[in-house]
Amino acid sequence: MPSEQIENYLKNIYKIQTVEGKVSTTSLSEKLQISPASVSEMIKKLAEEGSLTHTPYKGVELTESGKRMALKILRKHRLWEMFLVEVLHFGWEEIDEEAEKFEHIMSGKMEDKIDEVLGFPSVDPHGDPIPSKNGTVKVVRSYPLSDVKDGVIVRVLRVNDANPELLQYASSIGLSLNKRLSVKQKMKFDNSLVVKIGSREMTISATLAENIFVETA
Amino acid sequence: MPSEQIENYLKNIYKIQTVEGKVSTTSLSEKLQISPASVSEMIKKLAEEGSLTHTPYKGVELTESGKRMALKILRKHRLWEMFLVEVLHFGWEEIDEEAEKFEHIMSGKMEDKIDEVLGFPSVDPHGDPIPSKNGTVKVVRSYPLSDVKDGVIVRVLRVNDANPELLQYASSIGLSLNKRLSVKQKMKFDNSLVVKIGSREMTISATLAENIFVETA
DNA sequence: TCTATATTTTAGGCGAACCGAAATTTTTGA
DNA sequence: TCAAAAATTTCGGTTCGCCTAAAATATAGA
Repeated sequence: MPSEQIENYLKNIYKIQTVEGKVSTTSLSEKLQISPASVSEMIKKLAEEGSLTHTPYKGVELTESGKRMALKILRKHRLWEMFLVEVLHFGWEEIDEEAEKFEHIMSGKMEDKIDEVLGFPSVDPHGDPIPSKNGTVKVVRSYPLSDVKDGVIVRVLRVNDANPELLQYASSIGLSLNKRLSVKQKMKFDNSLVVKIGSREMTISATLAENIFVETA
Repeated sequence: MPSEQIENYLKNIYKIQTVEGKVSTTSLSEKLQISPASVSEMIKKLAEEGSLTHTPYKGVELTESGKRMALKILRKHRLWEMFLVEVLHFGWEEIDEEAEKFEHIMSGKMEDKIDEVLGFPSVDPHGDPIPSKNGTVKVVRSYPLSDVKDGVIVRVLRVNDANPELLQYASSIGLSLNKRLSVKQKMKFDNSLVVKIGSREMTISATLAENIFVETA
């Protein structure tokens, strides 16, 4: 059994890997809020254990076994987030922090029970895919709202969960999963967007738009 | 914030205290499955912190502050057990072990949400009282089934949760909370009991009877 | 190119909580 | 009563994961 901290390392390496490709000591250090020195040590240990390959001064890549462990945790994390929203009525922006703790202590049995109670969901409340039990992840093709052209109608597929305040704001303006919206106008000077959600028209900043992922409706 | 291990020490000191009165290093060591040497060290530390008073070579007693912390954990433990049974349909005998892990990471918010979903229960699935938020515990007056005389009709108020196998067996013969049963005969030679539950008559060993707590119906 | 800066790793140390072995204190029963 | 047994504590040592400071390596820009 991997320790709780090792699970955190593996999960975050996986996350950085899928977004940025390469995983450096610094990026991990920032994400985990642990000093680069400690991260460097742990990487060495994980390499010895065979969970990842490490080229000193270069970077890190998960092995098959490391990836499997990472996905196991990610599955638990996202199932738990779903559970918090659906059963305990937590808000969108509170669940990530709570799930950080629970993902490590959920037994396989608990995982199954929750999966069942939720009706075997395929994405979490932010639209991130829930890895299957055997370690496959459905890739959802989506584009940042910031890339969408004037006049197009889109549907919200995912919202980046890295920032609780952003999530809180998004939900307060009615920007939730599967909502349809049309892009009315794209401002050249600051890349902000005028969009229409339902009958309401509003402005969305470039930064917010970069964190909302959509498909063409 | 007390560490997870400190919470375990305090909770178990409280439990031993309520059952046996005096809490020795050995009894704690056995309950926690930690060597007497380590327990002794931790006791010294907890005494310094003011969570308990310790007379070397004698025993230990929780201070008000220590008791408060113990009850906080016990509340979370028992709420969580209830939740596992009511919402996730876990069996009677599986919940204690699961709850051991969750009690330490439940936020106050989570505690409140669960309390609400469950309708503010006053006892857990084994009949143990759930301490209130302000640290009071309702004492339930009950007697071990082994003390009940022939011919008396009683109601099950609590089952000792220390042994999962015992719980499993009890539920398999229909011995669950609030069940009515009548004591038909008490065997002198081994203290076993013949009881009637519903329309079924069966024999209960002395050991089992000592772990079932009832009130006169 | 080559030096300054940024990144990464190594070295030495720390605190929490554990252990076994040895020392101390208490209890018990002949 | 008093020695053997039981209970408790102290001592020295371990592991895990963290840290800061210093050393090593890589990268970028003049």
